[in-house]
Amino acid sequence: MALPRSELAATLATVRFDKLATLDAAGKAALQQAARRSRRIQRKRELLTENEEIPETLLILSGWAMRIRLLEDGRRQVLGFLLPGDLVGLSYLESAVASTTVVAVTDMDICTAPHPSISPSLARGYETGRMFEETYLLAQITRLGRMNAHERITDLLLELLDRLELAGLALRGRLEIPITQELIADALGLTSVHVNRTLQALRRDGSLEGKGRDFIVSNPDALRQSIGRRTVRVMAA
Amino acid sequence: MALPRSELAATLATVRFDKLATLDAAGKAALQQAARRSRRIQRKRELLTENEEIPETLLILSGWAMRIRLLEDGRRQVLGFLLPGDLVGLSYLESAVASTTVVAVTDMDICTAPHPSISPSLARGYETGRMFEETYLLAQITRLGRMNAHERITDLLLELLDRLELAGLALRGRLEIPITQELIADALGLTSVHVNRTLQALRRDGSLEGKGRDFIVSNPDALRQSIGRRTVRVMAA
DNA sequence: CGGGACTTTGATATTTCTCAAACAATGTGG
DNA sequence: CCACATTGTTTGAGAAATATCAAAGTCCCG
Repeated sequence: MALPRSELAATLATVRFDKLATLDAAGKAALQQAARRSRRIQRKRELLTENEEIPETLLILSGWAMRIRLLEDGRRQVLGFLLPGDLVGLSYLESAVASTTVVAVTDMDICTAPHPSISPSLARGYETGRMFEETYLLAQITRLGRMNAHERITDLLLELLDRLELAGLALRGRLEIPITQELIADALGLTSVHVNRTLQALRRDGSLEGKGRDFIVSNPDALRQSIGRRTVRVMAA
Repeated sequence: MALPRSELAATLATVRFDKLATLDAAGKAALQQAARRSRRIQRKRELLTENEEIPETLLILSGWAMRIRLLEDGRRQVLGFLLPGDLVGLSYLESAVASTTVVAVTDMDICTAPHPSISPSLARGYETGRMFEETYLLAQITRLGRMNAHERITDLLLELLDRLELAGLALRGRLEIPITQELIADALGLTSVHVNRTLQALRRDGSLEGKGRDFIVSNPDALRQSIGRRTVRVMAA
């Protein structure tokens, strides 16, 4: 007897925030409450548009989104991915403007994020979430700046694995990644052709299993080791 | 008759924050006050160490710093540069841990940043500063991911020009950049050899003048145009 | 004046891109 | 349930961008 989808999604988001800041009862209640008013978003819809007002902070209950930036000639950079439990458009300034466009990669469920003033633990969770976001941006810079194609792909997969596990969405190295090789290319500053060949090589040498968009990292620790990726600590303290 | 150096530095930092959030009297006073207790930092010293506690938020009064990350095999990524008026180690969590190491690129003057609770305008200025920081990280990702060497260098120079102008430190396209070509390379994911050759090409075709670490961008707007760089708005509203 | 830190140059190697086409999977309307 | 269209993946061959290595040149400091 399955839970209704929105309940399930709410639980997942709560799980993640609880890890970020150990929620008190008020915080948990607020999240559950917010999730009850969830909306469905179609794939490819924009959640936020660069340079336009941010109407409200959103919480992702299910599905993936990405932050993107377009160059004038059409080149596209995927700045980062947003997963269930992530916040979209968090700002503490009234009348803030979106620094990037955010697009739904898959169909999604989202809701308005409860206001941080509701509970100090929630506020701490948001603040921790922000720090994670910064961490992901810094990791992305390092990938793009100083890693080769092989390392970039491996490192990104490991980050996604870590993040999905944190949200309770990946088990034992198995992750379903709902994005095309072209998107991976746009995230990693490569061509989709090169991503394709590199993925093949990774599968050939046993670093990866699975096919299509189904990835199995059978030995995450070994893989981390092989590219010298540090383990990311979940909690600050 | 020159101002004492610390007064001058304090004024510059104040100018920048005033642009970010129109400081009230209390905010200005707090900044001037803080700057009076400035410390001198030697080039190459660490202001912050990755994974270690952040003891306090610092305000840069003069000199440049950089955020760096090292890979296990010694490759180095410069994540971004920190200029006068920038904050180092701002966090709203008690007991936060530094997400990156920050190293002084030149000798610097720094002081403890006044606490945001002193003035709402100061708090807004910090928050705006944070958004700028995010903007710079996103720009860095785009440079590394989807621009070629020529564009990366041009775009970085233009960003630094904008930022120095915002702090009142660059005039009419002339900027003195106290960093080696090797650092530029580590920031832009290139080899210093390639940076050298690309800079030569930029000077040859007239995009840049000046020599050594002295850069003159005689026509910033044309250069911006040529690589399709958007003008960065200073204020949100 | 000597030494260290940067910059510049040349020759060659490697990675990644480009273009073009074939192939596979997936979804949609009839 | 088919047929077609669309979207994504795979392959091959050749080209371009950037890295590597090694040495020479320049500049600045003490």
